[in-house]
Amino acid sequence: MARPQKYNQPEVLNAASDLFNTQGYRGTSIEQLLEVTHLSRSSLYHGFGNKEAMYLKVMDHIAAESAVLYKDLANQHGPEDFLRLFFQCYHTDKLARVPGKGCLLVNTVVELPDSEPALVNRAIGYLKLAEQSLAIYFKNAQKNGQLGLEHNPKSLAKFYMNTKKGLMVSLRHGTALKELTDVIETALLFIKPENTH
Amino acid sequence: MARPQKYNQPEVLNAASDLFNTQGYRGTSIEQLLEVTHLSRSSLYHGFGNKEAMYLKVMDHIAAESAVLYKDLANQHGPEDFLRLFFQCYHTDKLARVPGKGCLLVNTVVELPDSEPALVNRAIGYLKLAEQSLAIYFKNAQKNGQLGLEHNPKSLAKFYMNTKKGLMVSLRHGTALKELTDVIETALLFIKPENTH
DNA sequence: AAGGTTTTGGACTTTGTATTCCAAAACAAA
DNA sequence: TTTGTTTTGGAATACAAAGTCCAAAACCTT
Repeated sequence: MARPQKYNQPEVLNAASDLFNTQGYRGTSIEQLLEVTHLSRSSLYHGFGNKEAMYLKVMDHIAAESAVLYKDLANQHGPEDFLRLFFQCYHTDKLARVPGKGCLLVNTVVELPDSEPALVNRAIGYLKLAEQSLAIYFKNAQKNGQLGLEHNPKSLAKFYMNTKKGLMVSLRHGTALKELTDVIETALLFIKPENTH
Repeated sequence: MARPQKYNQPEVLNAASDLFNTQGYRGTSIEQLLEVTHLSRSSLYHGFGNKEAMYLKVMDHIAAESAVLYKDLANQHGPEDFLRLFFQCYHTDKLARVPGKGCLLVNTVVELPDSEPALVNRAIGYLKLAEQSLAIYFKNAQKNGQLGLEHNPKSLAKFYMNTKKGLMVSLRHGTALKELTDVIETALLFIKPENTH
């Protein structure tokens, strides 16, 4: 019909995601978003609504990206390696284009209190989804004989999601990767075949 | 010499702590601090400097309170009970006057990025201190025969501090206590005598 | 090439927030 | 009671940030 958009939506969302991830929702101004996205004020408000709506789109965007990576990992690895990669993806993979700043979902639920329920609820939803996916993975692993039947898949999923959240906090405040690896290896002792619970 | 202060410093710090804990540093305005502390603007700035300095004082205050509680727990309980109480104190004890809002230190390192180094560094310092205290506890527990010698006190301290951070995140986004307890019990399996690592 | 629709640039408005400042009030000491 | 010092109230300042709006530019369609 008419003039096409000059900008590329996924690129804009990536840039915005990095900035939000680094500085937080409240710590990021529209001015800064305009800088990193190379959008004009009008384009941003016309194309995304407002700051809150943009943040929602950013969360949807990274959740979709994460889901793809997650499925790859789940299909290609047994429990131990899968969890190791699941834990490490935030400081090794493309998931963290801005290394050392943790996970946008965890940052969101911690930074934003009840005054921003839409953002928090969206983040909580994705975190729950991740936990459910983990539980399903563990159930399948038990069927395949890769995981001992003494474990409870749901409890295990809760526990490892909790470990992940802790790692995201530690990562954000600058803990050395060596120490994170230590935590990861300790947590993985749980599901090693030689141990019984 | 002259007119004495009308307000009580610890009470003011408690009120400010609750508000910061609930809403975050950036989400809390001076106006709101004046309300909950019943201070006048002049008194706040005269007595505490500014918002940043007040937040530092609040962190020092709650760290001191936590240290007292921590020592009590450490002196009176063996590893399993001690850890259970250590984990639970944020939703059962007076440490959390505002229940369900997590831990101010964890909230601080997640909410505030590099733009507020003074606040973040103070929080990191206290978190490291807590980890060191845990490691010392575990070392002593090994001497007393309350903890198996197969464990590495430092690694165990890192792991359980990580678990604690994860719990503080989950707590903040409204996870049911029952689920938190599940995570705690899973994490405690590590140090139960019947299991070997 | 021309028309019509959408994007875009930039100025403007509004709101909220941290901080300063001065004078008046309160109180201890003499 | 008077003096001197400190706290306190409230107005004023300075600044940043979210969001609006209108006219001009871009470009697909015909």
